[in-house]
Amino acid sequence: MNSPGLRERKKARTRRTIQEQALRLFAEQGYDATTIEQIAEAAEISPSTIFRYFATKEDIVVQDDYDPLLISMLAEQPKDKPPLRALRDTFRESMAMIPADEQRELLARARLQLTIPAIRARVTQNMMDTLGLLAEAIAKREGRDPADLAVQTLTGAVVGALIPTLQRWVQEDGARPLAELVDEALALLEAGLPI
Amino acid sequence: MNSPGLRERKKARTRRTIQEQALRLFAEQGYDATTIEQIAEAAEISPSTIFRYFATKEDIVVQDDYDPLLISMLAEQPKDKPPLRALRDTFRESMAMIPADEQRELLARARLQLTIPAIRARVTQNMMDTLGLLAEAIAKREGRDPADLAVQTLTGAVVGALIPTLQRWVQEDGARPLAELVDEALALLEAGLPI
DNA sequence: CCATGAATTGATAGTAACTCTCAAAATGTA
DNA sequence: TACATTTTGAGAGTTACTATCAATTCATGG
Repeated sequence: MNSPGLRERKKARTRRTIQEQALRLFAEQGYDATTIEQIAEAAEISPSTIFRYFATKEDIVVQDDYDPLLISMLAEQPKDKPPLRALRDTFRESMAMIPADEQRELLARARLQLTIPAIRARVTQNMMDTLGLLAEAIAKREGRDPADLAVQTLTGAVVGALIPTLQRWVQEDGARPLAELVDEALALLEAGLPI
Repeated sequence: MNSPGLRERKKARTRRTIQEQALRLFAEQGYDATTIEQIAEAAEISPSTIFRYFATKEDIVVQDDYDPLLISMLAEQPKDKPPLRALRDTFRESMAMIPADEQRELLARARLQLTIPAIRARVTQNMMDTLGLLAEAIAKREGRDPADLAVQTLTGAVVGALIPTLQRWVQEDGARPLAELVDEALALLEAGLPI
């Protein structure tokens, strides 16, 4: 009764197919040169259907949803860790937990997100969502208000520090594991941003 | 010879008019409900011309260019200030320097940037540009490479910490001066994000 | 196994942002 | 005033995205 019926499975597969074909075409021909119609053709569905799965062309690339993983792992961190340390460990462990093939796809998507203006633009939304969720989680953990200045500044600084990290990861083409880069950056933040 | 000729002045005025009329219409009818054609009509120019001044409809709102001010003021900070302190002072002083009426317009634009998804999306570009410029300036100041991890993490954290600040400013509808909010957030960052 | 209802899809038409191109107009200069 | 250059407008075309409705596919009770 709880196992997904044919309908659910088919939907998940369709969604996956759209993303796969889209990413393939983007890599082959470039983002702008690839039309929704082409993606639809490659995925063997109608253009209308694509927009039922993804609100915009950009969303096909942006759709993250590592947030749930992040939040759940943050919840499991020992309560006596200082919050910045808890965040650092959460990010490192989460990134390390992603399987290799998924990491490759993540890298391809990250590259598009940093390269193609139209997609780069969409990232803000994601970042703000993540930021809000982290603030909420930290606030709960520390018994504070999510609107608390200290909480928001902390999470803002963490998310901000990770922007150059992502750039670096893409720039060196995934040479070093994302978990390592993330840990380095947040270690610096934890050390009070020494220069 | 160096003072702007008629051509330059006219261009600047046209650009200004487009922004003014657009912001007015956005406030009156909403962003999506306002078409480029309407803006063109209000500004008494052709739709084609609008796209010569702004690449996208969103850009009409996003166009910041407080960056030059920021960079020049950062350059004037005493060399013996620690970089984080220099950044904090730069941001506070820059924001405080903006005249009141311009601040009101800035607030209106910030509201659109946080409210309208299409515009919010565009903000990433701006943020990354600013981030790059700040990293460059700090690197030069400290005699380091702009690609240096410590430099990038520092500037990333600063920019990140300012995201919730901007949200707060809009939320309280400009009740407190932006300079004050910015200073509070960066003071926390300077203090090592205590919680 | 079939009939009925609900969810999903496809086809179509339409809107609006954005691009390209070329001729007309405005401006700077000799 | 004559000429070169820049700026603008007009028009046609592409594409992302929306809305609507009929056709199809799936779930379920008898």
